[in-house]
Amino acid sequence: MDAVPLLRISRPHRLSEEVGAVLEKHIRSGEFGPGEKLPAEARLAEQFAVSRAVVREAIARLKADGLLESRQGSGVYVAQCLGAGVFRMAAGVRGEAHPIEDIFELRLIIEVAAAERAALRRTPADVEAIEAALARMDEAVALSADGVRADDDFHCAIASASGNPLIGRFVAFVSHEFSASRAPTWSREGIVRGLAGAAQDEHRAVHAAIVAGDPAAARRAARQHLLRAARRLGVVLAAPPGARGEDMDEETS
Amino acid sequence: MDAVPLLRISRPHRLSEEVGAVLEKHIRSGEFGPGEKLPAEARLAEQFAVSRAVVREAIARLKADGLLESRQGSGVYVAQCLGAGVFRMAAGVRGEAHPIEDIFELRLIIEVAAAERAALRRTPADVEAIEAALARMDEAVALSADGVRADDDFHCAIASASGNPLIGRFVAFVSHEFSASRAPTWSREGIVRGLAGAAQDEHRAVHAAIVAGDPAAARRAARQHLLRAARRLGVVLAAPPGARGEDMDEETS
DNA sequence: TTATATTTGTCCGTATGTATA
DNA sequence: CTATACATACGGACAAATATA
Repeated sequence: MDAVPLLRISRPHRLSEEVGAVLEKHIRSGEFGPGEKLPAEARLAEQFAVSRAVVREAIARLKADGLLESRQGSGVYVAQCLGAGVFRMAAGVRGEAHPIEDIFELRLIIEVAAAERAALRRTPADVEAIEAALARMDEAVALSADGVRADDDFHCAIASASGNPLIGRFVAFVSHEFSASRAPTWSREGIVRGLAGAAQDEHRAVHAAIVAGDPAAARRAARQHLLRAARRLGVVLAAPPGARGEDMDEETS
Repeated sequence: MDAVPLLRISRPHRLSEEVGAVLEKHIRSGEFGPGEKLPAEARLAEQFAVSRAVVREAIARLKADGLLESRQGSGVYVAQCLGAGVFRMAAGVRGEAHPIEDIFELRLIIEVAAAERAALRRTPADVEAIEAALARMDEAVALSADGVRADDDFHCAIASASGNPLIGRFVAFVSHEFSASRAPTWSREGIVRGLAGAAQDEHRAVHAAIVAGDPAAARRAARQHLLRAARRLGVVLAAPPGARGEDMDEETS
């Protein structure tokens, strides 16, 4: 019976998010330069016509994003280096998403390198985790169940086996951004059409190379898996590097 | 005149940060599973012996980090995928920093690939930006001034020339985390000792390869620059991949 | 469908510790 | 040292959305 909530233009849902978005815009546009002091919370509150609690929550988010710093008794200041220490897929909170090709290329770069290093440094525990994910995907294929989660875990386990926690965490980060697009492979139709089975064959090749401790084979297997996964998804990678065999890295210094 | 506030949680500086750190620990340890509902704000407030505003600010930070979601009238819930969309160098706010070797290895992986793609896809504007940074570093060497910023910009310009905005933004992110450790090269002693000059020679090699459109040469030059930069900093990379020439990527399918 | 309780979102007022002039 | 400005923290209160009976 209430009137339609159309008139709340600047109020999608969260007031603090609105304030935060406006402040972020002002900061990124340089209106508030690095190191510069923001107006007092009370000032901002009356300027935005909201309470100080709302302003404080907006500031809390921007502090978490590394855009602001607050010093008690002094004020709130813009960070010298915006967003240091934080990397977001979508630049702004409401930023546009990156095209799937770009995400895929980044995955290719980092995961191929991760597989190579996993072949060199894997521990028995790493191999165990990789094989556990592999087994769960086998189950998923047999039962026509969802194997996206296990697929994610497989790639993350390999990255973790690289021995570099940063690589492990970054692959986990990128992998999740990608997992939605990986769903078709594990849909019932995907499994019936043999997409999941093909992916499993490629997974096994990567696993074998890592267990064998062959970094070159691990690179090839990981690369082939990702390229074929791209084809299964209909993703065309711009100017596939290495296509003409120029992906050699080192001439022994 | 009041009694000492000993019974509170440890109170180094920010109360909301303390609460946020404790909550984050509980979430990441799985004590609060994905999708699970947290106790009400009022409940948490009395449990931590703080006001609700403090709890709300802590929750605001965790929401910004993608660990929590709040629904008005319902409650606060743990995100299904923790930290989706956000990558931090230091996992928690109080998390330990990653060793310089790990950061360096990730840089090596991503920047070598970026240089290769820059050689394939660079635009005239990209080349302009790269050369501008190069010129500013020349100035810095001549004047014994600080060239860290220009050095940062050089690497970021190359990554941007890769044509993949994701790579550009990620290199900018990693590069900044690293720039502090790069300072010695551009200190007055570093310049006098010729460290900066050596780095410039390597920079020029990368630039030449990119301008020439030679991806393999770009890879080699970028790799050599980063490896030598590591040696200048005294960083030893564990099991340098490609040292035995096994970094080939593709056998043309 | 209606009514009620719960919970988050928002606002106000106040007190305290800190930094700065 | 004093005074002012400010962030931090506390408590109470109501509105709005949700969940439940």
